[in-house]
Amino acid sequence: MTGNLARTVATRPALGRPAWPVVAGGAVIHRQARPDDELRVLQDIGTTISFGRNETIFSEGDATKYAYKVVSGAVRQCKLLSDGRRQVTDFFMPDDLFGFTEFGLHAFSAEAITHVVLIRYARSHVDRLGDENMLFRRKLTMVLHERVSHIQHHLVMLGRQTVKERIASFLLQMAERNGAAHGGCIDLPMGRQDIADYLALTIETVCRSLGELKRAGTIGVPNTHQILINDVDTLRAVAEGEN
Amino acid sequence: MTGNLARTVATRPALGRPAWPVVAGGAVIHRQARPDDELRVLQDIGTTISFGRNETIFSEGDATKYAYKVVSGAVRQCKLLSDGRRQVTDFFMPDDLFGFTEFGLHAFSAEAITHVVLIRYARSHVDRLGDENMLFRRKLTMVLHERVSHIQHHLVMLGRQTVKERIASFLLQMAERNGAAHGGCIDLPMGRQDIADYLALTIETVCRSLGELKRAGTIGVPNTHQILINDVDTLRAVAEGEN
DNA sequence: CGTCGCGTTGACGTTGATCAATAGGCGTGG
DNA sequence: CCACGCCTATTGATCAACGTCAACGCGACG
Repeated sequence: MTGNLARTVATRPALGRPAWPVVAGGAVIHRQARPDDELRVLQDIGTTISFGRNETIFSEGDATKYAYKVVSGAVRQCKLLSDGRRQVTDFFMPDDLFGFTEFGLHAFSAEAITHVVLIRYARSHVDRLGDENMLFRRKLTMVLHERVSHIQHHLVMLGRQTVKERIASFLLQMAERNGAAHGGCIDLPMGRQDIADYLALTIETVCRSLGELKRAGTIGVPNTHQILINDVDTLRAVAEGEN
Repeated sequence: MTGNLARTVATRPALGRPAWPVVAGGAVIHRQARPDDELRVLQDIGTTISFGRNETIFSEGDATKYAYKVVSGAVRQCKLLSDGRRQVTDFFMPDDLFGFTEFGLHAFSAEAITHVVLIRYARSHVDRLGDENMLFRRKLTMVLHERVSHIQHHLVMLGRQTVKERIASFLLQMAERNGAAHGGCIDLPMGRQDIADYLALTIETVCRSLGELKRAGTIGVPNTHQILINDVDTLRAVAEGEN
């Protein structure tokens, strides 16, 4: 899972003296509410920025000038094939970091799923911090390792799990991110098509599988963007392939 | 499956003056032939070790005590599901680094595809180097970023490419690693089952697809472990989905 | 009230998996 | 050297999971 840090809430206007230059353009300086971890050194170098639903944050091929942190809302990272096929490679939720690519150009695009508030960091500043501050650097390395781990897990899902297993795994993953790991109600900011493209399925197959789980009583679907987990154990069993 | 029947192969006696402490226990110091990059600082802290075909280098759940570099031969990294389904997540070839996981336990296992010679580094030494040496640290970070990039590409393959596209992409990928990016003959150290598990297919489907490409004249198959690329352009077209 | 976007459900077709039989390479032992 | 057995690869026939196509529902919005 990507970046399990403390929940950052709303951002305030600039109060402090930035330790590093702020990016140009009348941008608002971001101060974090609870600078209680290795990332607190980032607090003075980011600017708050927001996007509306379905707006593009960056596209495949754009220069990797910035890195981002989600404050609120949700982001999808995806790859578009020439003929329109789409693979969503990740969802980013509050406190997740993304866009930390080392190469000159982004290989994927990032789009706002909902209205989303981000903090944007200039790569040059992040790199400088990484060289100067060991704790921060270790944190970044850890984030990278988490990404590798998460993507590899995703890879196994797509490669070797059945539809039902993927859906169940996905719901459990979302539950964990919602702090509902032991059951309860989870919010799904993304629509069915996004889920389908994340799990490499069609939207119809996603619907049918959710329908099955619902009919079995394992989950409830109060509305399109909420899932009620009635039976975590069964869901776990389904995710592990106990049909 | 924790049997690490590591046959340590004969290595040269120590010649150099290690800049950092050598791992304990009569381990043989490794000297690299061409210390021409940021990794040269590793040259004095590794021990050479080798494995026979299909031997396990480390298993899922093992402590991440070491990291490795391939000298010769090939390694597969894979995940085994409870019911025997297998996903190969990566192949490692000469000069590739692997096993650099940040967490306490390996999430995947690594097995020798052929007889393989590795250099093994104690994680504690690698970490120390990372803290002390900026160039080395940057190299490690770069390696991590490359891994992320590579796995994401793999993810898209599995999620949104057809069988033929996957096979063609795989061959092109191997060609590049063989330095045969513009055509020619490539060596495939792995068997059909490994390819199938890498591409999330069955062995039969891999055979049939290779057969098709062969019948179309795009490739030649002199023997199981060699592929002749007759027409790179067509292969690229197939990989991009031009049916 | 009509349209639009999204989700859901049903009927049908295709792709790739499964099951099964055959072929080929390689090492071992006669 | 050949014969045998083992393991892997190849090819064919059939099947089922999931995708495709199509129709309909439903809430939001003008």
